[in-house]
Amino acid sequence: MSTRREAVKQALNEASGFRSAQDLYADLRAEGSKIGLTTVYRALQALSDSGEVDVLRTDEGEAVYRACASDSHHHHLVCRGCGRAVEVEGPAVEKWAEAVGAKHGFTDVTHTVEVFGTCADCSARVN
Amino acid sequence: MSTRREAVKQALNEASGFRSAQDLYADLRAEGSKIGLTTVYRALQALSDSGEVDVLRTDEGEAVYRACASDSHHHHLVCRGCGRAVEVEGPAVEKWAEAVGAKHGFTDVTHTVEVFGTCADCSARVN
DNA sequence: CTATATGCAAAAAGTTTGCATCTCC
DNA sequence: GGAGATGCAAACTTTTTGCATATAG
Repeated sequence: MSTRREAVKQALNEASGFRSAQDLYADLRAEGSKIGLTTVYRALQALSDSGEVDVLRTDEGEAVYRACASDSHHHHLVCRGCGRAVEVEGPAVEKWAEAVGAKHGFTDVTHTVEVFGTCADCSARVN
Repeated sequence: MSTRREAVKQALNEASGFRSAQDLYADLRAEGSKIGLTTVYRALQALSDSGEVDVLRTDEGEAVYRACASDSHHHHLVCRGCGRAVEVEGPAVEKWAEAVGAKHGFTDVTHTVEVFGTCADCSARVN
């Protein structure tokens, strides 16, 4: 793994929530790195291909990435305010998705589940 | 509601699955309409603002729309092959999402859930 | 020396906006 | 005539690609 790719991964590890490629690029430049935006995109693609980071799409269509602690299948509880994300598991959801797919004759069933909310800190900040 | 907007909504009603703005534009042009792409985008925005259609993002970041039969909260089982979508409900999922959010001190909890698979028809087509 | 990594600029792809025209009341 | 609808072209945003240079082993 190249130095640049490590830098991107570290920047992702330091963030507690989902970050876009542009966010990470800004983070890295802010701390003095001379990395290019293209390299950030390429590093993120490599990292997501190898399963080292999780990717999802915002409602605006931007791809956001996160270095997750868990290797196994999990979902996220994401704060709308600060972007902080908590990894959560939902056995009931997994079973439900599988059952729904089977019931309608679908095979190779997968699913995406994300939970959004306002975390306690952000909630306090507003009030 | 203008004629163009009705045309877009009808095109959406005729489709059984999620369609992108570009798809709908192509559909309408194919059937002889002289509608412009801009108008399709504006119609879709209006329709989704008024809650008449559901929107979601593909993994490629494209926005796709669907005219849903149900007004109430529901999710989709979408075929990876043909895009056909079935509206499904998951009380267990709703409760789980709510509980997960509460457990971590999150408020205003919402969630997105989509189930993907290959429908029986598409499965047969490949084999 | 050869393969890979990097970065800049340009290209794609999807979506939005500026603006002039057209339509309906 | 005036408000909203429409369409074209241009602008924008995010992401990818071409290509030449730099770096690693």
